[in-house]
Amino acid sequence: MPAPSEVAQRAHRRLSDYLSRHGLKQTRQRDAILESFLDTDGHITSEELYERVRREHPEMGSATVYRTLKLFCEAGIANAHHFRDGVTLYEREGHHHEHLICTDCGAIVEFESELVEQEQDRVAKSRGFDLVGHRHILYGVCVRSDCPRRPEAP
Amino acid sequence: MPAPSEVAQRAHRRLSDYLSRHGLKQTRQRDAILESFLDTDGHITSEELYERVRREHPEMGSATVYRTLKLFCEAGIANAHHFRDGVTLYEREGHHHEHLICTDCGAIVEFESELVEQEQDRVAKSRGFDLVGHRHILYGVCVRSDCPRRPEAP
DNA sequence: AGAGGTATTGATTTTCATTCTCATTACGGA
DNA sequence: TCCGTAATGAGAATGAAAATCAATACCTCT
Ligand SMILES: [Mn+2]
Ligand SMILES: [Mn+2]
Ligand SMILES: [Zn+2]
Ligand SMILES: [Zn+2]
Repeated sequence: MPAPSEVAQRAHRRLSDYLSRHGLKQTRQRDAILESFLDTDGHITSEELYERVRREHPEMGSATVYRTLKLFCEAGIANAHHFRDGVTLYEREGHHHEHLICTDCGAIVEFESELVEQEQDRVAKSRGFDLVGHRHILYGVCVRSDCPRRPEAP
Repeated sequence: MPAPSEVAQRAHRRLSDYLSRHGLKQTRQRDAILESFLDTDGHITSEELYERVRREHPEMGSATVYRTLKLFCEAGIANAHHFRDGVTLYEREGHHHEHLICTDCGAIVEFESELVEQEQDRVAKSRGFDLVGHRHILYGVCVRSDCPRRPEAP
């Protein structure tokens, strides 16, 4: 049995806090979903997570997973992304980063740029905006040997 | 009658070129849709454009507008964006720019940053990617007097 | 101009992720 | 343990976009 990482414990705490602070209830489903979610690396769809949770909890409903993932975002445990249109990908909230995606094989690489962050602030301010967030996605073709490598604009 | 701007003429030429170069046909619908599209400023959905085209061409089908807008993107006449999830917004292909969006009133401001462009190249290269495109969206709250002004993370 | 081989169109259906409904159940404070 | 909500799960509803398909419009070649 894997030792419960501190980061996982923190997530559990955040959820509890958020729930009590909002008069919401702690349920077996929310626990189960959080468990599976924390056990996941990278980016995952609600449907994919639903399949995973389902293995341990066959009576789980997909609507509950959709609802809960949204809740996780509000609680600061998860983050939602829309890399391809039509699907929402979730990932664990952690250090801030942007994404670099291969348009051929779908590989996702994460990156950070303090320089860009500062520039964003400057731009927003110059336009009279209070910056509250941003999304920065780079599309390219990676060097993986198994990447189809057929450049195509996003 | 407004004089056909050079930029509009260029769009028509691009479409013709693309069509003939791909063995596709010039149709009254494509002309009509292009006409309305060029007559539009800013960002518009397929459905919205459909409504506009429809005023002059009541027999136009919405599926045709969807198909044609996609065609315009391939022909380099239009660009697609996904600011809010679930809808595709199109705008005329022109000078390259990014977007700054008010999370309250939906106002869209365009900006450019040579500094960010360069940084993107650097980042992609360092990760072994051939950069083929990017999307950079800033979310904030604008200073418009009629802006609800209720900050909320995207 | 006319014919024939495609590409295109419009109406309609389908898809598919996500949300909504609602009857039933589970929490959790008193 | 009781009670008032919040939560759940099954299924229906949404809505943008894509897919179907029979009817039509283009275009090229004679
Ligand atoms: Mn990530
Ligand atoms: Mn724009
Ligand atoms: Zn790749
Ligand atoms: Zn605003």
